[in-house]
Amino acid sequence: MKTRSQTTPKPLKTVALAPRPDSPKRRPRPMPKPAGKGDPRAPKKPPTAFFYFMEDFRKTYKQENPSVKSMREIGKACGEKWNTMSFEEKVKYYDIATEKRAEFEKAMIEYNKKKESGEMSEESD
DNA sequence: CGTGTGATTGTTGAT
DNA sequence: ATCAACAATCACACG
Repeated sequence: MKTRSQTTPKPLKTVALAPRPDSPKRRPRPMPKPAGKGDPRAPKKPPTAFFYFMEDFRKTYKQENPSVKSMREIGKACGEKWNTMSFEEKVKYYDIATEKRAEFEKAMIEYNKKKESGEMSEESD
């Protein structure tokens, strides 16, 4: 349970885990959701092909590098290898992601319907 | 005890 | 067409 109301602002970032020379934050996250504003029924994005590849890669990576703590390294390793992967090899992950997208798309349709159905809070006041 | 942060790319909704 | 934010993962640090 996330006590989002009680969550500490967390101004400090203990990034002493990995000695990164300088990695510019590509994704400046503004902040966690301020308050209920947003799409409560908005279907979450399905994992991309990259993530599916990561699932498999993670296991392999741990086998090859059992001493590796985890994470960010894998992420980088994944991305690097991902770029070296042949399209045909990636296709198999794309295929999975594609199916998920299909479901996601359907969910999005219903989501839109629900929005129209009862939640039209967009009134000019 | 709990949760945010870190990086990877892809995907998709919104403008 | 372009932007921006979010999708999982997992150890660790901080209050």
